[in-house]
Amino acid sequence: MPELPEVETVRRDVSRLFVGRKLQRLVVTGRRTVRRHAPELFVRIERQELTNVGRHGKYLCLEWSDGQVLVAHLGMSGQLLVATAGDPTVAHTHAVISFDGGRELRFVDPRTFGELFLADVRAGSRRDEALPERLAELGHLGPDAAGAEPAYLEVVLAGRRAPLKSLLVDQRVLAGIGNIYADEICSEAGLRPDRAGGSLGHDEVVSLAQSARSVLAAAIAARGSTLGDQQYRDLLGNAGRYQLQHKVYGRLAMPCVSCGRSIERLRWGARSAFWCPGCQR
DNA sequence: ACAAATACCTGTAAGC
DNA sequence: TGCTTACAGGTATTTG
Repeated sequence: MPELPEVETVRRDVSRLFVGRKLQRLVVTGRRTVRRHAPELFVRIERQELTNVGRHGKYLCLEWSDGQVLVAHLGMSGQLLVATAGDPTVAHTHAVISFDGGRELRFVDPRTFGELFLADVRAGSRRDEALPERLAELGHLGPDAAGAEPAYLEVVLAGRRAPLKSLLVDQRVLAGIGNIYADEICSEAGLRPDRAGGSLGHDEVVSLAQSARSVLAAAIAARGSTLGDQQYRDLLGNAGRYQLQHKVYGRLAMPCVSCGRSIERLRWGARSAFWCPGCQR
């Protein structure tokens, strides 16, 4: 499942391989992948040059020479893959972005939770402004989780009764954290995932912010997590390596690498979390 | 304002 | 073996 570190890995590769290239054509074959507007709208970015690739949370933002922004969200099973024109098309390919020079970016997504859309760039906005301020569709997102600040978290967690993990995966609180990294961040911070958000003391909030930053930075350095289902692959089809450093996620009944106790799974409502009863309180 | 539940979707795995 | 069911979960929307 692509979360912030996986999307950041994709961002860096798209930037490296395609910035400076002109988009020739964007062909949509999956209706659900483009559901916010008519697929024909993409003619607006034909012949535009890719000038920058941004990211906020799990949203990837391809910025073009005339100021338009193409937004991609990979959902649960979405992949962006590099191909050469004429390569065989894999199943569940819903869109193909062709660039000059013959290379393509293909949007492949079996579960179709991902999407692609041309953003509504706010009138008068400048390119040096943050993406949520520039793009109406991203305005609801909280700060990017890779730069989590203790002072901000202290304010947004105050008085909240919801479990800490539920708040961490809430994109309005922090943008970019999903199921895997929420568990790993709680583990790193030594906090039970079912603690009420508002029950954290000052030092615990500081630890949480620091853990968010360090876990996400380490995961980016390892090019993300590729689980057994192989759903996340980078642009060239390579797996990430951060799953080798997971301390709790997916490790049910396995010994904690710190204290040796068995990793457990907590459930509330439709959510669950892996955690270590010896290290987290 | 907040919290919880639900719909969306399909490949995989478990159970009978 | 073949069928049914449960599960995975990010986001938008609805309900309480």
